[in-house]
Amino acid sequence: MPLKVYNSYTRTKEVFTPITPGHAGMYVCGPTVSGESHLGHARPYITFDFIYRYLTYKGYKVRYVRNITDAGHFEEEGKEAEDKVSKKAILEKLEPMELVQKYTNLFHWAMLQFNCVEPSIEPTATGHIVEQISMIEKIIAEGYAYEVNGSVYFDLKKYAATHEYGKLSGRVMDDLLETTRELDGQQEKRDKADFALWKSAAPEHIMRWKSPWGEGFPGWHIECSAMATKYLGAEFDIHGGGMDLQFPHHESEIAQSTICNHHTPAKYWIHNNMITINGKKMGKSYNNVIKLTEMFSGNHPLLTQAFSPMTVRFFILQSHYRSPVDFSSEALLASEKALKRLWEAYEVLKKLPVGLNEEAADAALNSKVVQWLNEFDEFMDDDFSTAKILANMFELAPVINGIKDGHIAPGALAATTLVLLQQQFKTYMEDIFGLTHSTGADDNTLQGVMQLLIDIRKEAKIRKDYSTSDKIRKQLATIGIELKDEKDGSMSWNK
RNA sequence: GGUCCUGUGGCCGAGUGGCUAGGCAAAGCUCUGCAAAAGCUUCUACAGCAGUUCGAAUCUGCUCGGGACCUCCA
Repeated sequence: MPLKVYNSYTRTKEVFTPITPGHAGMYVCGPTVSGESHLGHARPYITFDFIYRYLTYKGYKVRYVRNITDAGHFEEEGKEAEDKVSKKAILEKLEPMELVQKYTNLFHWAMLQFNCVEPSIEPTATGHIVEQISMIEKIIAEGYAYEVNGSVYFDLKKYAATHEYGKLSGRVMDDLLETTRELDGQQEKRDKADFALWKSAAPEHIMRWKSPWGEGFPGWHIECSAMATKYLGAEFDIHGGGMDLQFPHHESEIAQSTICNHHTPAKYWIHNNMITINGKKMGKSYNNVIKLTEMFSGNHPLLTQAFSPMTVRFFILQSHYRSPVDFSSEALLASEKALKRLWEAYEVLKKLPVGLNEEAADAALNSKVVQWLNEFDEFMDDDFSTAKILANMFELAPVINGIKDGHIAPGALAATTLVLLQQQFKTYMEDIFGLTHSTGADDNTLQGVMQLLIDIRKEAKIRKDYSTSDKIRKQLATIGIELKDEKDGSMSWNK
């Protein structure tokens, strides 16, 4: 079954055919490490994480490049050419690179919390100044960029005359000329819409590098083009990022790379939608961000409680990556409970004994189960429809619980079906969706202590000493361990 | 102002022509020392108006509402 992905560039779902058979190259715009990551940032990284995991599952050897933007960009017009990173550094009295390091570490910590697989290469913008400069030189040599007062600009009008500028973001060149607002250095550009490839640095600018045009720093768009080209080649398979980056960032990348490499950079453009809060995009400009640290601690006015990274991850998986998703404490709480239910069913499933029956006693149920399971790959192949797979998992949960409770006869499903059920849940829950759950079962000390408590509680129950048995259960609950009495008289627990 | 997207039951959210999405919440029942969990059952919606069609949440038009981008933004 071929994988189909929605290509923002052509606005259609296309069959994914990699440039090099068996391999897939994917570039995703990474964070600007001038501040702490917030909930909105979580979406692309979790989205491209399951995309990466799925490509791997499909058998592709994937090179996943995600950059760190550690050289800042311009502030508003009117102020001196200031760099976001260096400005903040002065405020916090830190070296720019100290700040960059701090937020990079924090970002990596958050990715670890979300169980995101590390990218194959995580290049930094400051580490690729040389590549960026040589790319700019090539663009100048091609005649599509010009130097003014130590800055270099891309000649958009010339490019648009012979290339499709605006195709990705659905923009018309003439409109851009009309609506582009006044930016710093506007008067030295040939055309208002031209964007900077290299900016001359004002004296107070801390982050600066030598270049053929004087000391300065690279423009915003060139870093991604340079690093993507270096590690993935002139043409690669997938370029990803948030929808809000389509214009001008990705559009400009296409222009630069096309001139420099004589080829449009990415074959498939994949963009995730935004996380909104009360219907508004979560973003710095709206002042409505919930930082990830606040999310995990519950320390924010909009949060009624702390939410674990896995709850957030599940929340994101529950909607399609191209749909906007609205955040609320209520919605997160629903996800938390849903995930718990699913995870418990999965734990039950893992322990379900597989019989030897070749024939399913309940053929109708058996074929339904098989169909639900086969649909996992189908749904994923259809532009990563994670929500539909979860819906199927919730259809399967009562079947799993039913077998355990004895509602459904042990032989209702064929042994092969049960094995498939176990395999698919493991593959999807853990390998593709990247969900994890610490049950404490891997902790031998805890295991021993729990066994002791369970034994004592069992004895108390036999004596009908319910105050003791209730006390054990209640006390454990206060430290986050849930003890359950099973129908057969045994007890189970989880953290 | 321009370009584009969107409006689904109490809440969140799948779904592009015909078949119960799913989750959470709520109600009832079963199980149970109690509890939790689980199981069964109930709740069956597609902003409004008009049109196309044998048939529309799904296509078209209009109206109303929400949003994104056009500027740093995931």
